[in-house]
Formats: sequence, structure tokens, C-alpha cells
Amino acid sequence: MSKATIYDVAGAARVSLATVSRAINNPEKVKPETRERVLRVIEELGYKPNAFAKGLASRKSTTVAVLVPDMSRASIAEMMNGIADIARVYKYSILLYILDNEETSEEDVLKEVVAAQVDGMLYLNDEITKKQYDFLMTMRDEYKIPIVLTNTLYPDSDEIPSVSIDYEKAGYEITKKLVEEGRKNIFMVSTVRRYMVNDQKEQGYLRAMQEASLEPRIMRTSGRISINTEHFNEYFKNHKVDGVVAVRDSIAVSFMNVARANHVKIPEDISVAGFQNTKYAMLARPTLTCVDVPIYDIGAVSMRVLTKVMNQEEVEEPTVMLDHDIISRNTTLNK
Amino acid sequence: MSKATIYDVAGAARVSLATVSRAINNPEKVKPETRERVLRVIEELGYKPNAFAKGLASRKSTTVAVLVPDMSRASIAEMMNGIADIARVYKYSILLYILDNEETSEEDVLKEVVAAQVDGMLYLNDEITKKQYDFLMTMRDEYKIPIVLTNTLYPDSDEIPSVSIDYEKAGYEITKKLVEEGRKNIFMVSTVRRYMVNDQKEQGYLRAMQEASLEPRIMRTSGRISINTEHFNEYFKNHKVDGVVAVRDSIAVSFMNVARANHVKIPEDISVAGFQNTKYAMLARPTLTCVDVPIYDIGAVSMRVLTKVMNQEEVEEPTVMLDHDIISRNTTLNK
DNA sequence: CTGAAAGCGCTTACAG
DNA sequence: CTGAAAGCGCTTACAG
Repeated sequence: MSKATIYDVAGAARVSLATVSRAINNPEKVKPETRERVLRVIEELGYKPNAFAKGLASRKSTTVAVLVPDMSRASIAEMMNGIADIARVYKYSILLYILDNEETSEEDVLKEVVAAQVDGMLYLNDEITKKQYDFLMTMRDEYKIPIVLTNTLYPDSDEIPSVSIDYEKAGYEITKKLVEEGRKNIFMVSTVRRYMVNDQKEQGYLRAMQEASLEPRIMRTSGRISINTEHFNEYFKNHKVDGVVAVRDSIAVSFMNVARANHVKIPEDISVAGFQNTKYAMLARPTLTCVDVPIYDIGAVSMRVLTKVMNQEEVEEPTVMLDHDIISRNTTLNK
Repeated sequence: MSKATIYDVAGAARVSLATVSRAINNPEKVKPETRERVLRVIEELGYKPNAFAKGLASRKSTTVAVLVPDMSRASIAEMMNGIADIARVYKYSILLYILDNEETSEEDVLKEVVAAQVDGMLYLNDEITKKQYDFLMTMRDEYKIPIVLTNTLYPDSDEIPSVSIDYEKAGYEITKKLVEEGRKNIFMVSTVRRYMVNDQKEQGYLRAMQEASLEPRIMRTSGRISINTEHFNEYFKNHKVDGVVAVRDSIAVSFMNVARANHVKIPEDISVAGFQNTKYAMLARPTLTCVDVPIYDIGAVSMRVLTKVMNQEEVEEPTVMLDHDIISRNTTLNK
């Protein structure tokens, strides 16, 4: 039976539509007998409230927007699982916006989000600029859309809540691990594009190197394997390297492949470490030492924080930093 | 100036709200001068039509549901990019439903989809059973929700349109490649869970083996690396193996790691091939020979097909099979 | 505890 | 080409 409406239910249950609405949304305001009768009819008719009418009348959508760059990045995809699980618990639907399209500006997408009348937004784009951050604040202030940054952050500001790990600390710790193995020429391999979280990793790397009075060297590479290979090959000709911290597992593995093609032994000659603890880390040989980022949890917690903001509950800490681990495998000397 | 409405626009442009609506949705029905005046006001006020009111009044949502199992699978994530890009072209929003949650049955999720009043649905769950397929047909028939299967299919039925590659043929071809290298003991490593597309790959494998009068052997493994390792190790003790076709790249790489730990040379002793051409294939050493599945295109085309069904356009072929390639790398003998 | 009624912000025949 | 008005299916003060 295609689409029973609230009128059909009201008619069949011999009550007004107001009562049907209450039986669903404020059951305690309806006499138990009536409520049960209504609920039974709803069941029989397979009635589901029309989401549009509901959204229009109540001015709430029970929908959140999730804004992501390029979905095919492993971290983004796994975060979605965490987000979706918690969203389901709190009965929110997810409107997905992907920014990978060249032709569409982020600002246009954000305007769409406003038009969609979502109750809140999770922002997963970690290439956030000042301009974008300002625009987010505008959205929040003018359109009253609660926003949480997921696995990204804007330095020196807690205006907009964020959930991630302490990437600076993680970068410091993983670098220090190589220092303690006696490595002197430790490089960080970061990305050409300026991601906020990679910036933090670099800060941590720099701190560890300075502390050890070693000269820091940051190499920036594109994400593309073929380009990296060129890049790395050249590096070997011109530099002494005995340690590498890569901002992503896949970059670490890509580097290892080039190193080994150059007859460098890992971990004997060079210690290598990555970030994330993806499947690449396990499938690589040698298996990769890396920072384990609780990426599912970051998604889940940020969705949870968003529900709090949407319900105007107290949010204790605008900036949530989850714990991380360092997993020692076979690309480093010390276990 | 939160939320200008159509009335605000009408007032400022000195026309009725009907004209504003037309200027947006049927511009040709409005005199050019009027139209431009209205459009200018819309721009000035930053007006965006309220999606709920629009959906309620027009009974169209310009929203499609995308139903996926576990987002963290590389193929699913990459398909989302294709889906999102085409959805944007046709101005559809994406409501995302992830099935990875144990507590929620697929049927409940599908009911949510109905309530959400979407214009159509993309179904990416390739563990589709008869019961689920029947339920999908019910959704389509009773609630008039157009559905397209993305990278999955239901055997011997083209009731519901589907977009994928010819996995049977691909399975046949990749197996035949190993046969032509002179391999005799070729195993297929498939999954314990019965995915429709893996079933097709198995069929193709069986056909190639029969054609060559070789004895087929299908081994089923879980996706988890640690379990696979055990599994593969045992296999080496009891079987002669000189060729392996894995249903996923990551499984192929996982198998290679075990093989090499057992002092087997690849490709000298064993030829190995995978499916998908993910980053794993490039990052593995030796680099992995595999079937290249145009996964982005599968997403994009299925979204395109869905727009056709939603607009009641003619769909020539209910079952679309995109072309695939076989990429020869260093885990097989012949280039 | 329940109902009548206004209103959410649009679209779309129907007139003119 | 444009406007007045009904209606989409709900929610929510307001009365009672």
C-alpha cells in the first residue's frame, strides 16, 4: 500500500491527526489505550511519517551533512563507518557531500548544505584554510548550523569543536623512537598539499629533532606512487638517510620499495615508520612500524560530540584528542 | 539574515511567489526581464529554496539513497566518488546508509529509505540473497522507488538494472592467462562469505580450468590477514600450488607474503593474480598482476542509469557490463 | 488527554 | 507572461 498518511492513521484509529503525531513524538502525552490503538494502526498500515512534511513543520531534519574530500582515502572511508554507527544510534540520517570535483567550489557545496536544512555538519576536509574556517564560522553563526571538525583542526582556535588525536605529539613520539635507535639523518616525508594534520605531524617531528640537536629535513611529495618513485630515487643520490617518518603508511611503503630497489636494507640501514596503521602496514614486507590512529573512533566520537552540540548540551572540551598508540613492527630496530 | 524565503524574494523583486518559483524551475515560462530581476534578487539575498518545502510540494526529493555495506572497503569508497560526481551533475543529493551495524537489519534500513522519500536508490551490497532481492522488487513495485544495483547482480534476473563488469569473463581470462603460462595447479582464493561478484569470478575460473582439463580447487578464506596467514601456511604443507587467482588484491598480496615466507619464488614457482587494481597491487613487491576493474566508472554509470530510470527514460540494457583490462605485472611470467 | 486550526515554504493547475 | 489560491503532510501552541 503505497504511502499511508497521518490522516489515514487518524481515520483508522478514530482520533485526530494531532493525537497521532503525539503518539509518535510525545507518547507520554497520550493516554495509554489511545496510544496503543494508534501504534497498532501505524503498524498495520506500515505508516512512516513523510520526512519532508515533518522537516518542514518542525524545522528539524534529523539529518546531518558529512563533508569529505575524496572518499577513496582509506582514513575517510573508515571514519564514515564510525560516523554512521553513532548517527544511527541517535536516529540521524547522513547527507554525504564529496568535494573531489574540480568544477564545484567548496563554498557552493556549503551553500547546498545550508539549503538542505541539516541539523548539523561534520567537516572532514583537512586542507582547511583561513577563508574556509571563516566561512564555517559564518555558517554556524548566521544559519545556526552546529559544526564539528573530524580528524582535522584549525590551529590556535577552539571556536569550532574538533575531534582527532594529538598529531603533534604522535609526530614527536615516532620521531623520538628513531632518534633513540641512534638514527641521525631522519627525514620526514610529508605531502605537497598542506593538510592540517600533516602540519601537526611535522611540528612534532621538528620538536623531536631539535631536542636531539639533529638537523630536520622535510621532503614533500605528491600522493602518486609513480611521481614518488622518481622523487625518492633522486633523494638517494644526494642525501644520507638512515631514518624516515612518512605521514601516511602508503607513502612509507612506497619509500621502502624504492629504498630496497637501491639495495638498502630495512631496518638495518634505514628505519621507516608511517601513520595510520592501515592494511598497507600489515601487508608490506617488512611489516611497517607506525602510529596507530583510532580512525573509527574519531568518526564515532565526532558524531557524538555533534549530537551534543545539536541538543545544546554542555560540551566539556571543544577540542577532543583521542589516544593513539605506536605499533612497533619490522621496519624499525627496537621493539 | 538567516534564511530568506521565497516571499522575501517575491517582495524584493515585486512579483508573486509563483513567478519566483517559475524563474527558478521553469525559466522559459518567465519574461526575460522579470526573470533576470528575480535572479538578481535571489543572488543578493543569498536565497536557497528550502529543500523540505520543495520536496513536500513537488513530491520529488532530488535525493537518492546509496546503500553500502562496510564503507572501508576500497572498492566501495572509490565507487562513491563516481556516484557523487554524477549525482552532482544531475543535482541529486546523496543519503548514505551503511549496513555494517550488526543490530540493524537490512530490512529496517530499507524501510527508512522509503520514509526518506528518496527518488531512487543505488544498492551496493553484493551479498544479496533471494529474500533481499524480493524485498527490493517490492520496494520498486509498491513504493515506486527506482533501484539500480551497483557492482553486484542477481543471477538470471534483469528485473532490476545493474552495472558492473563481466566478472565471469574476467575470472575466465585471468585464469586462462595462468594456464597459458603452463601452470597446472591453479587455485582460486575466494571468500567465505558469498558475494555475488566473487561467485561470478569463481564461475569464470571453473570454466577456464575445465576447458584446460585441469582440476579446479577453490579455497575460501576470511578477509582478515591474521586468519589468512594460518590458512595459507597449512595449504602449503598439503598441496602443490603453482598458480593463484585471488578475488581481491589484498588477498593476493597476503598470500604472496606467506608464500615468500615459505621460500617460494614469485613468479618463478608460483604465478599470482588479483582483482581490482588497487594501490596494494602497485605497492606490493613483486608488483601484482591483476584484473583492472573500472570501479569509479561503475559508480558513475550506475548513477547515470538511475537518473534515466527516475526520469522514466528508455534504458536500453538493464544489465550494463563495462569493459575491464588485465594488467600484467611481475607476479606472472608472461607480459 | 484530545481536537481544531494555523502554519512551515514551497509547487502547480487554473484564470486571466 | 503573471497572480491568487489550494494543497503537499506534518507539528504545535491554544482551548477545552
